[in-house]
Amino acid sequence: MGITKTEHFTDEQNELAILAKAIGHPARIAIIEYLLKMDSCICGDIVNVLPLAQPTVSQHLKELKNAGLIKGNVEGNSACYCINEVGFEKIKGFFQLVSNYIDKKKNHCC
Amino acid sequence: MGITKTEHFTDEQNELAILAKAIGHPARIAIIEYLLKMDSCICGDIVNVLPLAQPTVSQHLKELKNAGLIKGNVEGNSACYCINEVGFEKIKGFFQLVSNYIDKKKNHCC
DNA sequence: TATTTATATTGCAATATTACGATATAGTTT
DNA sequence: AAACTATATCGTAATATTGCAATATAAATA
Repeated sequence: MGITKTEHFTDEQNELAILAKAIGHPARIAIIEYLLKMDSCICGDIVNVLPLAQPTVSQHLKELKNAGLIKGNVEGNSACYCINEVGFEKIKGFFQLVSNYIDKKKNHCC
Repeated sequence: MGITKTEHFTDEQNELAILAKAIGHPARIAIIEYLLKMDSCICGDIVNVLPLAQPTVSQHLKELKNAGLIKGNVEGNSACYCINEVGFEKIKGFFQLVSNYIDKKKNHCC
């Protein structure tokens, strides 16, 4: 059906899934990495850095913004995007949980 | 087109994307959380825990396994799945990078 | 060996995602 | 104001994902 049964899962599970899904594309990974590397807002140049057409990049930026992973504002012919800590903080706890588990894991049954 | 242009991104970016994408579904989050909570292999009961039909659960388990996030073996009428550290370790570095950035971030321009 | 049990696989319908050309929008520059 | 620039949105085609009924598979049990 292609439709996820979100109503049967908890809000937290759905929220985590949305965040991870948003990260789950190489172009969006590249955008995030670029923001980290530049240590400043993206102001235009990201389109030239990515191997994708401008509308496609714009769409990926929108998805990252919707998920809460980046924030930014666009005014006329100039945009300004940067990392949104909120989204990343939310997903951080989940990986902390996994890390803790792995560190103390003893039973390697599989 | 629905097809990701993987060839234009680095292996690391593609690998990260595959891992994040695999995590990006509430059912698969639920499976991972269940494995963490039980602190042992899943041996059958996961199908009864999830609000999805058995073939759907089997499919999600397969995707997690392919991504390298869980490992397991199935023998006839009994299965045994558990967390695969390898996959989670790979994605850990990425979030470490983001965390470091957020911690020392000064310029809140957006 | 026939039945039961627990899992995977197949096939398919519904929906979502990816990508981009064409176009719209809104500042900036001449 | 007209042209330019950088971005978003629309529309659409190609492909991927989600979910499940039906079926296959393989071990366990009667």
